[in-house]
Amino acid sequence: MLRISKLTDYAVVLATALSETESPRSVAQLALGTGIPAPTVSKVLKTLTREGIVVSQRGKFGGYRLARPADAISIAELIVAIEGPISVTECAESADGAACALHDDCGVRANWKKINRAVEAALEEISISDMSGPEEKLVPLLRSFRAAEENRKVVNADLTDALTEEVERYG
Amino acid sequence: MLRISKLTDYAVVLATALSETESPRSVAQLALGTGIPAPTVSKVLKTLTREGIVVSQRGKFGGYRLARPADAISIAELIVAIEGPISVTECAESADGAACALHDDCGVRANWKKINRAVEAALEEISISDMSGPEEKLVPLLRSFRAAEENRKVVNADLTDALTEEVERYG
DNA sequence: TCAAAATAGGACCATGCGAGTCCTATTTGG
DNA sequence: CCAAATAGGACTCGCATGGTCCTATTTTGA
Ligand code: SF4
Ligand code: SF4
Repeated sequence: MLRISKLTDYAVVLATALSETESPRSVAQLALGTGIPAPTVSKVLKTLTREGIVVSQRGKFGGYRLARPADAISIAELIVAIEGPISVTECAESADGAACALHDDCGVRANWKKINRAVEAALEEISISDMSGPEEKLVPLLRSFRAAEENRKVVNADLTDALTEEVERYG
Repeated sequence: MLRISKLTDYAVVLATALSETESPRSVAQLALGTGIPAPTVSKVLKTLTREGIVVSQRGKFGGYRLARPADAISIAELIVAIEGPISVTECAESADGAACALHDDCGVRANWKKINRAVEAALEEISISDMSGPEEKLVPLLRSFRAAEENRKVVNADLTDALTEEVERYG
């Protein structure tokens, strides 16, 4: 789990589709191209229009196109547009303690906040243009991933020691 | 959004609480200490027991304690235990295309998979012991975060050069 | 001027899932 | 045998998500 909503997923698919051409495309065209049902396409794009991520053109030969270059639209932005602010935990969303009953006396809150910001930052690095092309475009993400992989080896080494020690202690 | 479930959040709080002592603590004690309602504490810990993350002791003076050192229990593990496999998109969960109707003809699927693995890897780096203490403990995460921050500047300055260089080096 | 093609804005429902409670059985120690 | 604890589920309640559909508005061109 830890999932984005389906509509958000659709938003990414649609934005990626829109990044392929400059000219506006209608809901019908996009529905045909992506396989997403037309009413749903409409719903998503209306929201993205309100959020200033795509621009709409009414009337004949109208449709939707990206408001900015595909490099300047991040995954994080799309998530925020559809689902609201990125917040892995409840307390990460609202600054005040209204969301969670444990807020005032929670020892892990500060660290969750850091995690939240890290996830947010990572998703801000990924643009629509990164999604459209081959996977090699995901450079920033891959770099972080690799760093994490290397670090895991260190942790695993420590883990092995810890386990043997644990086995000795508890049988 | 992009939120973990509340029960998962509780799992982290409880695991962190358990990491403070070696001796088993009862549901009542933990409920008192954390502020989480006792029935909910019980539910979460029963799940964590099934998943082998904590061990239980029945009868008088029984309770729960961590099955492993706090360094060897990751946030990712807790999420998986409560919510199931980490999957930012539907298609990331099940390998086959059963989950999503667009699966077979989806251009962004491969890239989402990479993102999913990166998030997964990052959360595997963070242990319960990282959560309990001061924020300085979140070293791996901060490392990724810093890398992403630095990379953003590079991307903004000259995306093309960074890409070609990166592809040559790792590709 | 009118009709067609498109989006804008909601209203609407249905269903699944998360959160939380509670009951009964089982284990364990005194 | 009793008391204290967990094990395992069943159960309900509420609400967010997904999805559809209807009507108004804008735009273009015949
Ligand atoms: S305050 Fe603590 S328990 Fe509440 S949402 Fe934040 S991290 Fe979770
Ligand atoms: S296949 Fe494409 S549309 Fe379906 S869940 Fe995966 S990324 Fe989203």
